[in-house]
Amino acid sequence: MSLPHAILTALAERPSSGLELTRRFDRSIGYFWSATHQQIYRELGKLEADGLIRALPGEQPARGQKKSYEVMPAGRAELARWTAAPQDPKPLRDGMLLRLRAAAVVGTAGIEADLRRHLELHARQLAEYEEIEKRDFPPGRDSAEDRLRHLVLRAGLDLETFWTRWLEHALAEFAELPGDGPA
Amino acid sequence: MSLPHAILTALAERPSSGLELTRRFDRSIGYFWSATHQQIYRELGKLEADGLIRALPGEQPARGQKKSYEVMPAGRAELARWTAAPQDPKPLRDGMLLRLRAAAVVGTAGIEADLRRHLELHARQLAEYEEIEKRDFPPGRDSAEDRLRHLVLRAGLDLETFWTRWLEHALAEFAELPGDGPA
DNA sequence: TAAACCATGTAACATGTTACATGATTTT
DNA sequence: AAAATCATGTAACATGTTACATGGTTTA
Repeated sequence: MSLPHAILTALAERPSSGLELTRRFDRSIGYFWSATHQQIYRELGKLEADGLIRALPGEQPARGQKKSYEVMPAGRAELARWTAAPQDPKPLRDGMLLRLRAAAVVGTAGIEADLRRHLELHARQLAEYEEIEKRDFPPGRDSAEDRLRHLVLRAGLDLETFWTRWLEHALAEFAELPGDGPA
Repeated sequence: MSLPHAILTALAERPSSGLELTRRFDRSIGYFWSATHQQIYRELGKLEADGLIRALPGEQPARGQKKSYEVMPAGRAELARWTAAPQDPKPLRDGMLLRLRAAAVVGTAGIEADLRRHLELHARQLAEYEEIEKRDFPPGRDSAEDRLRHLVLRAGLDLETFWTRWLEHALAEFAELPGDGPA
């Protein structure tokens, strides 16, 4: 529902090839809308067929050659339309919460180690966001674009903060719990 | 990847028919793993074919008749295996964050009203969780199952708290921003 | 010149969404 | 007896995942 718009956004920020987009989806854009290179190539084909993007003129590369795309006016219009249209928030879907609920029925064996591992992963992600904030949003600079992008980063920071705290709380609970049998 | 295990968990808690499961996925279980009735019926068929669940014996209903399922030992074993197995957290994928990033390129027209609407929705969800906490987890009662389920509810509460705060912050930023053009 | 990597893709499958179909039961 | 609701499904499609294929470029 939103992958095409994520790609349109990325290309509107800067024309890119499929691989460059893949790299950007591994960092910045991908922090809140992930996608694999297969998804990206498939979607690029559709967007081009629909006339929303086009290959940069002056390049007609063969297979294995880099091919860059830019957004057409129709693509920009579609992106603006989508951005302004109301959309409901997606209901939460989280594997770890489901596993804890399952653990209440079949026992908690093994899950504590993974809680610890998740805590480590979220703490690392939080540290990465803090680095980005320090680097890209020093105090004082505040254009409208900067503010919007900082707002998005803020959400990432606060979410990772939430997860680290919640996981610490969960591990503290586990420390007080009895063994591994069905709870 | 997890829908079958969500269903196994629900059925392990209490044998149910497809429609009863659908109702439970609209409340409790669905708060962290949503599913439609079409997904549920399709998955029930697979789980039965795989021998992980079975229709309650003593009932052989026709089309349009209620059919209840229970978990078989193999299903319980699979659920325990899945619960204990390490799994990576899914990367975040959030439409509103993507829209804000897009708004930095194509303009913020229309998005503020939807931020307000989302704030309303999240505040309502938060209030619902607070009701559930008051009702189901009064202070003092703390069996192991209770603690695990409370932990899961706590995550829902804290997440909705995060969203309401972040949306309030976002709206405050918008109040200081200039008009609707590309930022 | 072989290995590693860059770059674009195909194919098969799993999962999720939307629209519709059908029979049974309850309510008006 | 018509309408609403309960209950279970089918079909078509959109999206996401995993494994593999292929040609070009750089590096050991």
